[in-house]
Amino acid sequence: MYKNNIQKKREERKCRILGHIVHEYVSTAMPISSKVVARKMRSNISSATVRNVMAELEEEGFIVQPHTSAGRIPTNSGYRRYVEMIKDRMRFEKEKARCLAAEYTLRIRTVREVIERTSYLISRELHNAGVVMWPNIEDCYLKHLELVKIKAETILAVLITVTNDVRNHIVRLDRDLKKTELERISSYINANYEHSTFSHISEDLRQMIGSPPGGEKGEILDIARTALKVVDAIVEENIENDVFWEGLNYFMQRDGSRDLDLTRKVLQIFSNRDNLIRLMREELPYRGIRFYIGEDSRGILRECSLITCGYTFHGRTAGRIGVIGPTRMDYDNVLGTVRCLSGLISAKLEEINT
Amino acid sequence: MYKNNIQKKREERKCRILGHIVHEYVSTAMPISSKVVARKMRSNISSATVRNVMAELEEEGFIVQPHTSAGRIPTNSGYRRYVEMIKDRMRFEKEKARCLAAEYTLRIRTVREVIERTSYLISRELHNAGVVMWPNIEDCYLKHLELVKIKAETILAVLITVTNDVRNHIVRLDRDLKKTELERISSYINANYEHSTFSHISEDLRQMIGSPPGGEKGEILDIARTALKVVDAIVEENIENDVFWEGLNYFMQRDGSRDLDLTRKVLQIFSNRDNLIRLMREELPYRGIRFYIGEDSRGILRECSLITCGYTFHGRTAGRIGVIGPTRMDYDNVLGTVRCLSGLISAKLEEINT
DNA sequence: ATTTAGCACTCAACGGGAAGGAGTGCTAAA
DNA sequence: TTTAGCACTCCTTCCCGTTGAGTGCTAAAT
Repeated sequence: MYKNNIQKKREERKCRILGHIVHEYVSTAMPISSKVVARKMRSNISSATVRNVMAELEEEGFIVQPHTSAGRIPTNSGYRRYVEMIKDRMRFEKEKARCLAAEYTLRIRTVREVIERTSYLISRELHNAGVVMWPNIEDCYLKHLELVKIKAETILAVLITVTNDVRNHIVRLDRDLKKTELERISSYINANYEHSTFSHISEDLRQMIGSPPGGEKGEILDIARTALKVVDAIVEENIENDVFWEGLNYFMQRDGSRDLDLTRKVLQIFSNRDNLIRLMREELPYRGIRFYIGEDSRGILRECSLITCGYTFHGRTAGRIGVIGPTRMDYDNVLGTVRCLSGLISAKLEEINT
Repeated sequence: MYKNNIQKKREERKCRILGHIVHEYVSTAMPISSKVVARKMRSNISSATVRNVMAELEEEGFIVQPHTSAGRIPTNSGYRRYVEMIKDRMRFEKEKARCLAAEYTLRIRTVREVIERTSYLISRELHNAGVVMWPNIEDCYLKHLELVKIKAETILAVLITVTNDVRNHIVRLDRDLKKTELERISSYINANYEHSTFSHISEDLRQMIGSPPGGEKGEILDIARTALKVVDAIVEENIENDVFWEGLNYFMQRDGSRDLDLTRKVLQIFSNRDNLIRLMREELPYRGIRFYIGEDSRGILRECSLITCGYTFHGRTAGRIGVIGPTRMDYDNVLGTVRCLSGLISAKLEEINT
């Protein structure tokens, strides 16, 4: 028991040392020496001791030295370990949070504006590229739906939400609908479901078809059945490629960014955005913070990091916001900011939808 | 007269020398020596003579040497002079043109797809950032118009074109319209002007109001009058911010791009796109090639070049395509490619609109 | 009046030491 | 288990001489 306690203390110190290395390296971009770490530790500890611990950390793969007789820099798994450490016991300055909140007060009415603003704030605050997913289509409050026939079995659904956002989807159906049928469906939905969410519409239609109220005519049931198909198809095909991003210039402006190779890599990520979107969509169910540092299962993010956080709408996770940048980034600030903005975007979405 | 002729020949030779310097510098990125130029000139000419001419060119501000005892590199005005020279006597390889044309054959149905493809091709072919403006709204063939009230005096116009593109504009009017009025206007337009362009609708409405046919009721005239206001407002507010671009990664991948500062500058341009859009819009009336090299009236493009070329729809200049990159770019290829693509995009737009 | 060969001059680029110094690993003592 | 001391490594910096490409100028050639 006593021995266990000592072990624990040692482990704790090791983490603190790793933390200092990460922290220091993030701000200086130079290998960190044992002396510097020793000075940073509040407990009086000699550099020699730190060196011993560092040797362990190196063996465990959390840090490396670029060459003999140089200080240490964190490896990717070192970063990961660090983020795992700080993820939960994280505090974000009240003052900063207030400032961010103030950015959402003025002149933001549409979802698009919320997204643009958030993306801008991410990049401005973190000097990296910001990414924001559109909210799930199911949660949109419908104001008006227009169905336009494109060709056999394919229609274009244009939906206007109560926040005056316009979203359009191409929808493939399993059978052909005439123009008049489309009109009937859209006016049925518009008449009965203004200010409803898609998930509610779908549910309601399904229920109605299942147990039709007494007086309902067969014709209406027929419309409802087709309408349900269309609505479901719209939700189904919501592989919304509209991920909004901004901040490549901020990414460049960061002081230390004289690394061309790195820049190239980030741009590469941006250019095949489809992969990135897929990655983020897969994480959609998780509400909290998720991160990839230096690598991911598919190798999209080699040498870069992606930190995302879900945001909610009506209590459900509706989308994600995130930041992309080099592995060497200020994770404390990133986590705090992303989490804070996630809360703000959620709140703002509720607000404009009332 | 004879003397004049000799003068002319000298001038011509000077231009050829400038041309070789530009050409060579573009491909090697190193200062060009008199010896290299002398070798490139088909007439047997000594490097000493070239040196003399170079001294003149330097005095005229077309070339500079980075330091004494280095070769010469073109200045911005040197580039401009060069482009001015080659702009008109330009030939583009037939084979290349055919390859580009082939890129437009498959699976391109909507205007959006045309734009995306063009932008992609610009960046792929020229290894620089491609920019494509949306066609003027006046020239769109309307398939369906939907008007949604946002707030007093403000409506959202969602228009679906025959190419199944969806475009939406927020339109401010000088008076408030009720929801029923909006419906009446949109159904009037939809009923009478399917497959018409906006400019035609506007013109037709104007004419009808001016000299109403005998049997027309006052109510219809009233609708027409309001409809005209709406249509004009839609066209008016067509400060279409949707400029499509692509190819930042291509921009990076270019072999010689180890210049971080330059990259930063191009990204900066991209990030305040509004200015760039304004610049391009002002040039809209010009059908042919326009170029800014190294600087422009507003200082948006410092150290970068923008070469644009108008494309047409129904004989009118409808938009512009362009390429952005460092001043040191292969202008021969740029001019040829941009002009070629301008023709192709014009043709494709006609094609998909029939 | 041009053009050209020849020559002296300039200056970036390259490379090889030498000096300096930061940082480590190891060892032996606390 | 921690720490002081020390030898060792090797990156960084600076200096300096060499090299060579390229120029400008001058005088001869066309």
